[in-house]
Amino acid sequence: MAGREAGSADGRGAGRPGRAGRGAGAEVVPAPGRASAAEVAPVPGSAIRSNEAPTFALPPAVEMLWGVRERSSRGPRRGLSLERIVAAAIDVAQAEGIGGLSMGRVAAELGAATMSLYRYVSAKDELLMLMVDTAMGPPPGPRLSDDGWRAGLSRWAQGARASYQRHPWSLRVPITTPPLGPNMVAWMDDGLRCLAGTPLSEQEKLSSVLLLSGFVRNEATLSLDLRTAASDGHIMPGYGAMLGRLINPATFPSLQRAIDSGSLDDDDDMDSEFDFGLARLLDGIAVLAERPDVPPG
Amino acid sequence: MAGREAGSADGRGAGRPGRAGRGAGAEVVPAPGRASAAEVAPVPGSAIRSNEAPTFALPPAVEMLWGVRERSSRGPRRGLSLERIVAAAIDVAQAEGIGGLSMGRVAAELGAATMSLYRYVSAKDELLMLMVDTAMGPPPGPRLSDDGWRAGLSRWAQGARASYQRHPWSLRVPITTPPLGPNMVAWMDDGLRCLAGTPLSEQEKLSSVLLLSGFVRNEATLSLDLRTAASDGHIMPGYGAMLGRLINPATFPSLQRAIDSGSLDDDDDMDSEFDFGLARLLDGIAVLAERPDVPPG
DNA sequence: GTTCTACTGCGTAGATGGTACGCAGATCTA
DNA sequence: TAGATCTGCGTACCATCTACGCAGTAGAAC
Repeated sequence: MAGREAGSADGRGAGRPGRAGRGAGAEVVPAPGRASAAEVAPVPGSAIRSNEAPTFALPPAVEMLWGVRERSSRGPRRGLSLERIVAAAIDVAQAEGIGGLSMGRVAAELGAATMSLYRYVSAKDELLMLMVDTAMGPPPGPRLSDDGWRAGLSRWAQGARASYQRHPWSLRVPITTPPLGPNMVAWMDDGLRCLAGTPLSEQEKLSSVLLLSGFVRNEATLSLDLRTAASDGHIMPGYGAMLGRLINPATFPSLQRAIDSGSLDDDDDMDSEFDFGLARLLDGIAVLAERPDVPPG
Repeated sequence: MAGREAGSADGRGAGRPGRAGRGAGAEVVPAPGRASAAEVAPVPGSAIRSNEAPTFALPPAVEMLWGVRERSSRGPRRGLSLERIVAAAIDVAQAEGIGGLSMGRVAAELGAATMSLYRYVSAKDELLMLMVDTAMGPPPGPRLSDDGWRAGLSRWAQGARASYQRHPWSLRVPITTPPLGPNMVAWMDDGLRCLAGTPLSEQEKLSSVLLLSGFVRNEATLSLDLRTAASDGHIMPGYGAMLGRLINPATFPSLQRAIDSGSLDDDDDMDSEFDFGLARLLDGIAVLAERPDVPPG
């Protein structure tokens, strides 16, 4: 097993309770398109946890991102900022992969002490979420000339893919919450916008965008894995040949055919793989979008 | 950030070299449908690494799985076996999630010492791969009455989904290599088999199965995430409502429409989500499968 | 049977890394 | 100016992976 750089937080924390909602707060440029702080109903702190009405507590740092939650100006001037921390963390991840990302490493990058970071971020996982949202960047948005849902979604997918390619490490961060960051939410909105003119129901639009987003992420991950494996000089080059030696042609006839056709050894065809999948998906959505029936919505 | 249980090995090993191909070997019931040991060309050890002809070195334990590599019967009788270790590890993962899976924990389960495991598995990652392959189990295989590629692939996808649902932790193991285990390979073959009667080229068949498999995995992961988040009493219940309070309707109009339609709050509709995505994909593949043109293959 | 030796389990120890806790000092409010 | 509040961060503590090497075991070779 060479190519490491896997998931992030191994489930520590099973140990002691921990008071959870500690350090957090930072001056953050409020996300564009947010509801201003005043318009937002106060979010109950995570300390309050009645077991009836489910209270949805955002991670404090995420509230910062959205511009909710001002902080008092008491105390010494802050030496760091959420943005600087996230930026430094992204630098580290970019250079050394998720595996090389440790709180200590990020702190060193900033010339600060490890524990300083915990004034801005309550746990490493939170930092990871912020990093991913930042790395994703804003969605492509509408074109001047609207050229239909298919072209729009295609551009959307290509854009998302490009984002992943620019920040491969973000694919190594497991998704554990629905999209919460401003950028993620903006991407969601943008995808839905592409389908706005179609007869799809809201539910169908949502499902379609979710489907597409999963596809893009998956494809990007696969592509990254291939590249990683290849650059390790490991298994991937000649994967087909290796399988061919392992398997028994009689028992895996279909796979054998694929191997014989050489389809498995065409390296670096992840572009066409992506195009193929995207086309299939859009074709599938088209069946709904171009149906003659009357839509429910 | 409550619900941990994230990735597995954080990228240690960046430290010292390590001699990599150490302890491994076990009596393993050879996988069905394998090429017998005799038929298989010897696989060069990972020590040999000429930089020309790319040598594809399998992890030793995987070679065990395939029935290649006999071990000498010298030395004391072994107290453990790969299978027992993998089974114990799966038990632990099943009960406590990937986050609860440590080599020490597995060893304790077996009444052995931590380091004993390293006689059977060269690293934790290797164990994870074996666990995933085992958990996946064999593919559904052909039905007596062949009812077409669409029904076949549908069954295939449903089966894969069921496997993931039986072993949710397997979704938390990041994929870092192409499918190597006997079960994984069998699933691949089975998917291709479903498409055998269609006019798709080998490349297209392969791409389709890959696409589908990515979809299933993604959908299962999403579903698991939702369930995890919900059972933590966390964000998911009322995600739509929360987003509604965060965003500005004017800036995210499409998303706002989706929220207003209530589509975001329909919990536990991952089944229909899966069905929707699967239908879209199969529709997309159908465009190829039922085209009148002459196939290239 | 005796010796050789590959192989076994596993104790020890090093390294890495997340993060609770609490102190000393800074800055704002009253 | 006193107190409240917040800041950076040093000091542990703990979990975890895994390299190393010892002592003992069981076939093989003679």
